[in-house]
Amino acid sequence: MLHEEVVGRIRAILLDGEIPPGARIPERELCERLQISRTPLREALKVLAAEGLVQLLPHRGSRAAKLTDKDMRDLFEVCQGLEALAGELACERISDAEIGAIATAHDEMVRHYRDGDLIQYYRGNRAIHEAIVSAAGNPALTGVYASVTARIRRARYVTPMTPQRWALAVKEHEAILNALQRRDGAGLSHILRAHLRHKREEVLQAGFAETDASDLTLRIA
Amino acid sequence: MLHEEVVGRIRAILLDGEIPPGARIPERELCERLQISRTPLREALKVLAAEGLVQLLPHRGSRAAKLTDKDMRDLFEVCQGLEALAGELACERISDAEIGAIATAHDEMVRHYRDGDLIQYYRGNRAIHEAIVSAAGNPALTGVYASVTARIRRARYVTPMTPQRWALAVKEHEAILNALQRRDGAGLSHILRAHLRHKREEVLQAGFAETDASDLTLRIA
DNA sequence: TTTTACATTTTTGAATGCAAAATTTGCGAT
DNA sequence: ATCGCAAATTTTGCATTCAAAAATGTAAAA
Repeated sequence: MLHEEVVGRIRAILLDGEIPPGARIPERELCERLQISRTPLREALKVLAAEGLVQLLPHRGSRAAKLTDKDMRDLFEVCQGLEALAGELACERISDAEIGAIATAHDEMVRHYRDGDLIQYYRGNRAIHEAIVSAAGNPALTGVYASVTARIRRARYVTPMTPQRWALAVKEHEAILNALQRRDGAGLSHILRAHLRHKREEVLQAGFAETDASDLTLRIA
Repeated sequence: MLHEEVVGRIRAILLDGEIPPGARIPERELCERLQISRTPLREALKVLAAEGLVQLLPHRGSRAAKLTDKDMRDLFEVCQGLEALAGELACERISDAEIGAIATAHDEMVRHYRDGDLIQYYRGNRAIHEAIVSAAGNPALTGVYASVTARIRRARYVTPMTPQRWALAVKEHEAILNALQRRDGAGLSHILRAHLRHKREEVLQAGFAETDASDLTLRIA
């Protein structure tokens, strides 16, 4: 299925920041690069627009969605609510095996933290949150969560992190794992809300919305 | 913008149940009816597929999404989480004017309840929940909520309602309005979760997934 | 020199055409 | 009469083409 493939590839291009937020998406160029015609490309762009990753301007083409400060805050709030819900549901349904897998991922993430490897830490962090959402056993929730996090992802990866905040995040993750193991839904929901709130503060403090991806890649490096 | 228009019209057709869940969507026919070619129609179908209203089967065309029992339960859970989040946020941000508007809508809804007008009652009910979401002042949340509720909508409107449940729902709504007026975020969140849980039980009890829209219209009438 | 009007080019949006896949139809064998 | 298989038709997916709108460039006038 060409169309699905195309959506995935363009999404990856956008999430990698290869086309920075606010930049025009050159149809012609992408067609050549992906070796497809404009029809499936345009279909893919409309799907991505529905997902919120692309802005469509009438007769003026499409742009990589540029999120304002407020947009980021809003998305984080939704993300927070979804993760809290996922945590509660997960506590009711999660299996011992799933808890074990999350514990393993947690240990790995802590290892990356000790190594000071921020990129790998973020990867592990994301894996844990996705595992919790997955453990909720609710595909509709998983889908909505994926859509919301996709829009935030770039910002989340590039926020500069102070040692204090990083240490706090790790501590919170320990509490999250603990609540999961105790299957304490209400407690987990509470922790997840606090966790997200702290993450949100990071992002806003970084003033992400004023920058664009070209800066961000530099910041990562 | 032809494409936007088309998405809206097909969405309306699907939400009206004119094309029942699980039924094939005849491209050719819709093209003639909307007086457009296949290109914009197919773009619209892909957008609706991304929204979850349409299922795309490779080389087999598109169908109006048919939700299983589990799908419905899942969507209700997400809806519940989103409304709870919206309630909490609304309590922080809602203006007196907005509370007044919701109170008015509430009174109107209660009037329809007293008249035994289920259809109008549902309409008012939906307006209140949408107003709360709107009062959260979070467009991202509003968008996600709209997408999720669109998928549930048909089921929500057609569930048979016992007098007991109906009375309970009205009581809960009074508690909701009360918590809003007190700006009691935690309390509102709690009530909304209970409210949704009750609604969910109705839907599941009705065994919606086993029916299709042609039955449902009869049930309404 | 700057500005505005106009022509050219580019790009977008939609229609049509074409090849591949699936469904339906018809025919023959059991 | 029914089942199986193959040809024909329909339908899907993508490429190409065409028309309209916007961007660009140029030239003339102030």
